[in-house]
Amino acid sequence: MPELPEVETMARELAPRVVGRTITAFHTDWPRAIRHPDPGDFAAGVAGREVLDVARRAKWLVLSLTDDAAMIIQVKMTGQLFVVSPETGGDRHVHHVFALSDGMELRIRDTRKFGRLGLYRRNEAGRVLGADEAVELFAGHGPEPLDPSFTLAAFRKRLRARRGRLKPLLLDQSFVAGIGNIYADEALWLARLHPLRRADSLTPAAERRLYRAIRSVLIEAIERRGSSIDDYTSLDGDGQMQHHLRVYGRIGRPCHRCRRPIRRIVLGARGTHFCSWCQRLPASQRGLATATLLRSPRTGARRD
DNA sequence: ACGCCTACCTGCTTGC
DNA sequence: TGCAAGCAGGTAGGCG
Repeated sequence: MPELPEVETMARELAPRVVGRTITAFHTDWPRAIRHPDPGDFAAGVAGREVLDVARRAKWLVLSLTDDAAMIIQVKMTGQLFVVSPETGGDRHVHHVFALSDGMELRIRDTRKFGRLGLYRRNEAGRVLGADEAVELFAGHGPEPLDPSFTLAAFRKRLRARRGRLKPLLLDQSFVAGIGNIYADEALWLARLHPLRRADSLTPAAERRLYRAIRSVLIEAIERRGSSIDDYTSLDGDGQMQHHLRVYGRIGRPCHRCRRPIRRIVLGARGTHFCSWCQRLPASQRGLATATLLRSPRTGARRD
């Protein structure tokens, strides 16, 4: 499940393999993944361009190419990157292949085909312009939680402007960019805050705990090269953060603080893991929690 | 602003 | 055993 730490790891490990190389050809067997422009223009647009830089914005990879071009790779749920020689065996889940001038191939493997590719332009400031070039591609994203400009004061201001619950809020990319289901749960546990807690109900001390928790869990996960759960792996192999998670995937196992079992609820169609002892809801908000959790599960056929 | 829904996908797990 | 529903979740878009 690539989130900020996983995509950051991919960017760091991809860079030394592709920067300075020119893309000589592109082939895909899943053109629906190409969001902009159309697949033929994408292939023609990347061919002949050199990779100048690899960066990350939110959970997106940004490859700066010559001629002010910017290629975007969204790995989403199951995207994996490999840089290998053309003789290396692949499988049916490799959908996109870039041939590189050093004879290697950048391959994108994506079991569930949720990943997206796009080719855009960069302006003078290095910002990526959207499809119509009137708005930046990342205009709708919130701040980068590890950027120096993301201060406690700035976080407080954003938090107090919201009335929703903490878990869905942390997953909202326009609130803070890059947090996904795993690190939202981990940050809330670290901050000792219930996932259903209202964002504007935090004490100043709790706001500071959450701010620090978000940053520390993301930093730790980057140091461990991400959580290799299900499909995620990076170019240098699996990350190690999955062995250090405090709540995610630990249903029924003891809380690292109080030894009581970790619980799982479903919130906004997302599995939510927490310690109901360490992460208590104020009495005034418990009615809200009950109403939410008792709401009937969704029905309706998922297949047609 | 907010919550909720659906769609996109495939492979693994679960239940009958 | 075999089949199929259920589930996993990042993101976009729609609705009320």
